[in-house]
Amino acid sequence: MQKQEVTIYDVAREAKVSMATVSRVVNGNNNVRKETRDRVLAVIDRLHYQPNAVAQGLASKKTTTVGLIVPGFTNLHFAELSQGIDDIATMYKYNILLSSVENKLLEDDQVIQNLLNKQVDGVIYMSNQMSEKARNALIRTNTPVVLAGTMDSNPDFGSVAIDYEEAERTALNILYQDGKRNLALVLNDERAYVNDAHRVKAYKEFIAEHNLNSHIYPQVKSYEDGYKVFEQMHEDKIDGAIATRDMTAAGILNAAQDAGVKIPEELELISAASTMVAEIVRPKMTTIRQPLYDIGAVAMRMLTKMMNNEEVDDLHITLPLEVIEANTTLNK
Amino acid sequence: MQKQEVTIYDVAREAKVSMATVSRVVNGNNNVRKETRDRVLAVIDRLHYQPNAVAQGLASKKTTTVGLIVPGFTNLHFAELSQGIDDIATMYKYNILLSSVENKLLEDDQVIQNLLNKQVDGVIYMSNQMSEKARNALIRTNTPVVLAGTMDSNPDFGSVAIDYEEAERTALNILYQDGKRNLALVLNDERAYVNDAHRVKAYKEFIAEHNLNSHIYPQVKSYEDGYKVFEQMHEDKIDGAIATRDMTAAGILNAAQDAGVKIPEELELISAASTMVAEIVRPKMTTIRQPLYDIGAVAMRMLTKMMNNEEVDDLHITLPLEVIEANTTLNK
DNA sequence: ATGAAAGCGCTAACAG
DNA sequence: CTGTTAGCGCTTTCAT
Repeated sequence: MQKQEVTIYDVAREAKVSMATVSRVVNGNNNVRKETRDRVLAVIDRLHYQPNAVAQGLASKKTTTVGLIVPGFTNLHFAELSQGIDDIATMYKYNILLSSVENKLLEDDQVIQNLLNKQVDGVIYMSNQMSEKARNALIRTNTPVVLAGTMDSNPDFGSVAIDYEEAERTALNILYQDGKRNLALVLNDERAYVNDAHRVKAYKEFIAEHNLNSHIYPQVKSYEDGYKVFEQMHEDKIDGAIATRDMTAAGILNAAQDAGVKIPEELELISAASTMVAEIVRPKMTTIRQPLYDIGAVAMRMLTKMMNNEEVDDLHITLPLEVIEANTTLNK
Repeated sequence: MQKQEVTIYDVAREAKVSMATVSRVVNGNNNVRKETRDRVLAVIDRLHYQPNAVAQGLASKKTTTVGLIVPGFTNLHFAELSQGIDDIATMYKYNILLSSVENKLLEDDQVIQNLLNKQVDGVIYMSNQMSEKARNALIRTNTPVVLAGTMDSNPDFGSVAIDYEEAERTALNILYQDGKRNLALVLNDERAYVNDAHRVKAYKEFIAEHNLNSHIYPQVKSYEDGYKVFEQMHEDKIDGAIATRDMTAAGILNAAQDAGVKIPEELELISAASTMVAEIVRPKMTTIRQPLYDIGAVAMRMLTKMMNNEEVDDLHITLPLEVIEANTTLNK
């Protein structure tokens, strides 16, 4: 950090007013005569004065900064979400302080405490399950929080997501109606990702209801994992599968084709989180699409309201999902 | 931002020392008797004291925050770079203030000015060409800057990248040695991306040297653009192409296959920026790989040195590139 | 409409 | 080794 060339004090002196007046001008306070305002503005312009946001933050107890907690960057899923968040944040002049919590030595409560120390005005959390400790720190400091991409009914936090149980049922129904009876659910990490837990719940209900055998493949996290898990799925005679991530679905798809399995005749595949990857693979992947950009944008918008102490009509928003039937299902 | 429950002052009173002493133990200053330190630490623990980073920033003129400027989030290319940056930043206890400059109403100088107002200790810039105005603001405030993924010899800024001209020549040589003579260069945006300009330079030199015809396809920015541009390439009888982005390369690849063109026999394809996408498509894409994670990590490491006023041996680092020959080239 | 003055919570000489 | 004393640059009552 460099020494600041020109401060509010310099402007005040040059414009022959008090620093309080300069502050008013800078903050758009109306209690300034137009004449005075213009004079101050001219000096600000001439001196290239720029307010020091850190000093503003200390004095006003507002930093116009929000903390964004993501599980990692390499996941396109979260890239789209971030885009929605960033666009709205920019619109409302908030900055984003970014933290990731994957493969890290840091626990989520350390990450959150750090954000809190930096005095963020609010937090968007789009990672996996939050620890009690982290949750308490957030509540104790009374910091507004919105969970993005997570179903949650906690009254302390806002949330924006789709209905993951409905997403699962929708996908299962497609497979079932195409005559598939050996249905698999390929998961990332059930314990870490709450959404996966919802999916499991809907899956188990469906399986029970239709008297089918349960085939859950956990801990399938990457393209390679997906590629590898296919072998087991093949042994298990799976004829319809739902994967919670595009990358793993792509891995299964390619492995199946390399093994000479006909898609979708012998194996139908549905990806539950859709990114560009679903469109690039051949055949194109059928997906239950979550509106990722919208989830991010709506979450950020909700957060701005909370930070501004505005009324939030609905703390828990469920966005509609979209079914995109492509060529890894029969499309009957 | 909530009112701070407990301040350094409270700790001082409870521990019966001055706030200066508390400050010392918080900052790990050795000039504190072990006994005193332990007593203060105990109080800090009991009161759950957490230092206010904003106040620290104002007083010390250091925010332990760096600005990261990216061109957008949906590009996997930059996601990997960010990962490298974030890992090192976390290691050195810096936070990342994120700004994107794509499709935005904001110019880069506004984005940078905003970051400067927030008193960031340094900036990592991994976007397209920087405006004069932005550059001057950075230099005037004496803020350390590292350009990530951009070849640059500006003595004011550090830079970490691969040699994009060499990358281009390497790719061209592969195609040429496979007997291809109608070589295309598919670009994102030559004017915006400096790297593309380097590629064009190397391409034109190669074309001239070998007496070939030049085929440059500019403004191909997305998967769809790539898919569409293939038609023109087909008319132009292109038999070897280099695309600067995986997504566009994937578009061309799929379009070609949909049109019944044999890959790689009738058309060889090389992607110049490699992400997971290159591995997912079939056939697998031959790529000239940039070590994205490393570029980010090395850039951030360099920045920490600059912020710490340490000697930086080499302000402009060129990382080695890697050729991954897969199945969109003949592999002779 | 404007100014004076008191902080915001912390760091950093300087003294001792 | 520890305390005292100024600020850092700005916002915000409270007067006027």
